[in-house]
Amino acid sequence: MIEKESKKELSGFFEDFLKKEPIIHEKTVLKSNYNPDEILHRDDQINQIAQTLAPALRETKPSNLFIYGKTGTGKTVSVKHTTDQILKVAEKNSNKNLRILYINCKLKKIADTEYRLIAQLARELGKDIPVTGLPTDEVYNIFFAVLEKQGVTLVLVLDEIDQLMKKTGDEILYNLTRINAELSHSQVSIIGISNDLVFADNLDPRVKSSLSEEEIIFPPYNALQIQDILRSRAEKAFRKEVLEPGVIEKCAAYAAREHGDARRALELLRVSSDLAERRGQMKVSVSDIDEAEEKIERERVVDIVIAQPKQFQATLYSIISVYLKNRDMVSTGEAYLVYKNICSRIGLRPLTQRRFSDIVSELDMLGIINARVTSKGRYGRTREIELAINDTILLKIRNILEKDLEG
DNA sequence: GTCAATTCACATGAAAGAGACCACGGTCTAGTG
DNA sequence: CTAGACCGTGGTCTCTTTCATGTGAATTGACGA
Repeated sequence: MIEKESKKELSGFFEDFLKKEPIIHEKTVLKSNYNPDEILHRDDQINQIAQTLAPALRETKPSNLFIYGKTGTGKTVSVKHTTDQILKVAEKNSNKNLRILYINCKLKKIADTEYRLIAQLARELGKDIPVTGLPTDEVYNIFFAVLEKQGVTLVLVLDEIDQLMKKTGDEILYNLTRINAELSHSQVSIIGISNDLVFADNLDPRVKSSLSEEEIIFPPYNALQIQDILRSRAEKAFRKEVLEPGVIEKCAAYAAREHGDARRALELLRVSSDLAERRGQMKVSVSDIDEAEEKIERERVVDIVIAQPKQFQATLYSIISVYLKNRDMVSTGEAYLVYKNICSRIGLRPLTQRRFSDIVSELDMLGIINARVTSKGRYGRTREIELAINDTILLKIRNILEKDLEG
């Protein structure tokens, strides 16, 4: 009976699906890796990048460039856009000696350590380097040799460079900035892109001065600018009149609230139109956006949590347990006690408190919890841990963890 | 009441170990002509 | 004779432990008004 019902519904569903015209007709436009032809509200920055890079066309070394700006302010897009253009021009004038390497330092297993970064660079230049097994300076030598042999002007774009520095220190940058002294046929200049505005302050002053010969700051977009961006993308992505009035404004407002993150705005728009389409609506309404936001957040957290190693999950689980019990700030000590219990229950070797403490701050960085150190005077010093996720998601996470840990 | 010393409960740093990977070169083995 | 299997060595990377040191303010206790 029930089955019959659902079968009928299912075929009906497919029929309806076919009859309907899709809301979205060009989905990729809304994806974050889409490369638009024109970049709005970034003319100044693009011009600056272009001016800095232009000497490369005459085979003189461009100044090193440092770009700051929060996520979703168009840094990567602008740089890619500019470098694409300059490459085109170089090609047209048959200048074969300009090479641009774009590397995202955050990518695990590719460029998140000194060895891997240099190895990756050498690989991009066409030299095969083993994933591991060679001494780091050997890799440097190989890289130098290739570079010297090819005799090129190399522009190295290091995206999310702050991540790399945080993990490995600034030695790489020091070595890279010094490269030119050792090369006679090639030259290298570096474009560093960082989300972290104060990042350069912790850098070795020598590195800092040579790296930031030029600096560009990408300010956050304001709500109006985000609206413009959304509109231009929406025009390509949707059929006419699909978006109810106010939708774009609301997406923009949400994103502007989060330090003007255009990427986020686009994601909101994409997910809410997805939801609307799946539900068979003909239009995207304002209320879809709220739902989209909830969905994005939920998926983000769930994805992060299930990708964590066991120890992290156990840590998080213990924090959640304590939090749900007394609905208050959790201290490291409390959580650690519970954690040890959980470990013995599920047969996991408990880590030391030292490590536990590190895991807590790593969870903090992932944005699942908020932890800040406070001193309670006579009663010591600890992290006060709060969950950074709302209760519905929290319970869901707890269930997932419970299953994962028992299993 | 004031002020410096004390004290708590961890935070934070540094160094080093364990174990997983991996490349490389040398040696051994089995298959081939 | 040679290709491939099989070591041992030396390297990186990640996660972790051990040992040491740091730290911010409530509390304490001495001191002087």
